[in-house]
Amino acid sequence: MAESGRCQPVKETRCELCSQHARCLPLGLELNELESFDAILQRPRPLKRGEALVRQGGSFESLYAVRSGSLKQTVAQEGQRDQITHFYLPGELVGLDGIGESRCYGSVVALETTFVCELPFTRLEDLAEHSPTLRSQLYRCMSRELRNDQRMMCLLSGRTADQRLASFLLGLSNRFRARGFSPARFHLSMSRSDIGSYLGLALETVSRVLARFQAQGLVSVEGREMTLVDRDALLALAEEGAGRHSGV
Amino acid sequence: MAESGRCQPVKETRCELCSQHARCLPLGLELNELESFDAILQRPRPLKRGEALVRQGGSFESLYAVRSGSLKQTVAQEGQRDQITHFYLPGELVGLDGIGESRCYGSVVALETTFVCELPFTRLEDLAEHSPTLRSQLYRCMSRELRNDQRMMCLLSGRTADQRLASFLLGLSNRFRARGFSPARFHLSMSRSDIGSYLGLALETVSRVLARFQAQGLVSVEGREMTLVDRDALLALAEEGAGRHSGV
DNA sequence: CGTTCGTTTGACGATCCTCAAAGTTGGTGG
DNA sequence: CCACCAACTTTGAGGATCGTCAAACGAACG
Repeated sequence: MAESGRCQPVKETRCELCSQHARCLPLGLELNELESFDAILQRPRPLKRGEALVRQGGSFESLYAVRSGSLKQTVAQEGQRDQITHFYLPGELVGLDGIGESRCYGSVVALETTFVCELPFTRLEDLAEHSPTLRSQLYRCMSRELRNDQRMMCLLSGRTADQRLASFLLGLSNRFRARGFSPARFHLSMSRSDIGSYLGLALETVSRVLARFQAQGLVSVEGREMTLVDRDALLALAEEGAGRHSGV
Repeated sequence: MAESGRCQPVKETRCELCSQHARCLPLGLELNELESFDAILQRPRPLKRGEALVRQGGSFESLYAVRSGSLKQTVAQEGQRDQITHFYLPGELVGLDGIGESRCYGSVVALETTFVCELPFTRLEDLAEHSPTLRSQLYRCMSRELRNDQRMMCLLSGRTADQRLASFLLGLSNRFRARGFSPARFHLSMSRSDIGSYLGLALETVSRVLARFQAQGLVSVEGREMTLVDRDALLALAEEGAGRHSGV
């Protein structure tokens, strides 16, 4: 995103000093543990827009923590259009779904210039052997992602286009706020088509609903610059009882 | 399910002898580890149909392994209709989404008479401290569930009612096969309404599509008795390129 | 300056939801 | 054992939402 892009190339890889430390995996580690953690961490490497971090079906080796920028995970199913399953922001962990099968479930592609920290998984496991904190952080991360995915399932199966968009915008807003960026005004690093794919809508629908939101005074959009004008109304819309299947 | 219901009340709690051992969490543990595992395991307790195993928002204490029977996870959102996010069959693990927040994300309710093994999580963590196998089994389980949830997200956001139903039936069939039950003929322990909630469809749509599948010779349904007649056709339907959003 | 990619807007139609009512099943109690 | 009740299922009719197709516009990039 625009703001996160301002994070300049980081020479410093000590987690302790990273702006995302408070939201990232090694949170809560003892000093000596943190040192070992820093030691296994591969230097952040820059990804250009459109560059792939991992490829679908490629062998799973590492988790990646986003340091700055943003990425999308896309899943290609045979004969069908690619589907976007996740957007990743700074402080979030990429690759957890690869552990079980030791293959990457989808491709992960940078949406803008992006820095990630690579965490070789076998080394991480070794470290976790002697660190209860790291173990429980790992469990916590995976469990949280399970919750997020389930929330997403609820969104996709029960809500109208308006509600999906409203939830999406509020979700982004909250994630930005948590990262110290403005929750009211931000840059969308993904296209309308990406949003549509993620939310299970046609890109035209995304465009139309956003236009209507603007006409209703809920947001103000100029291309990919988004301003949330009436947050309360968006929230009311997102949580409104009358979605689809509201009967019975 | 009908078949699994035949599993009589189990006095034997040794995992080694459980019919689900090959698909369950303690798979691969050394003999001595397995003994410790058995030791922390709470005796299977029977749940009657409709009885809750855990309640939404209740504090998270344990994981549960399904021994026989089946359950559904339902998530109640404010003002909206409950949504079903998972069905659990024997050998599957309930509660992984509770670890991160130490609260249960949804309620889990038995669909028929069901036996589960309770695994107090703190004890499990203690055990995992000294068992790399158990640790990696835990990661594996969570990671697999992440994948399943993502598959579900793809299903919900990109596919037609027919394709959702076809995938659902095939998915169940595969899970039954893996458990030693007939993949071609099984009993649905969930209602049409449950299926609809899970797949993001109105219950009427579920009923209609199943009727049409029967007319087309794909399946044969009598109430909740399901027979898959033309598995290949179902597969072709489920993987068909032309879902929704197939353009562009 | 032209090409490509992304976005907007319109018209049309299909899918699937809603409402409604009748028909089933299963379980309970008289 | 039967009757009754509740919950579940089926089927129909009508309509809303949202996807598809199409075309024009805008922006970014070489």
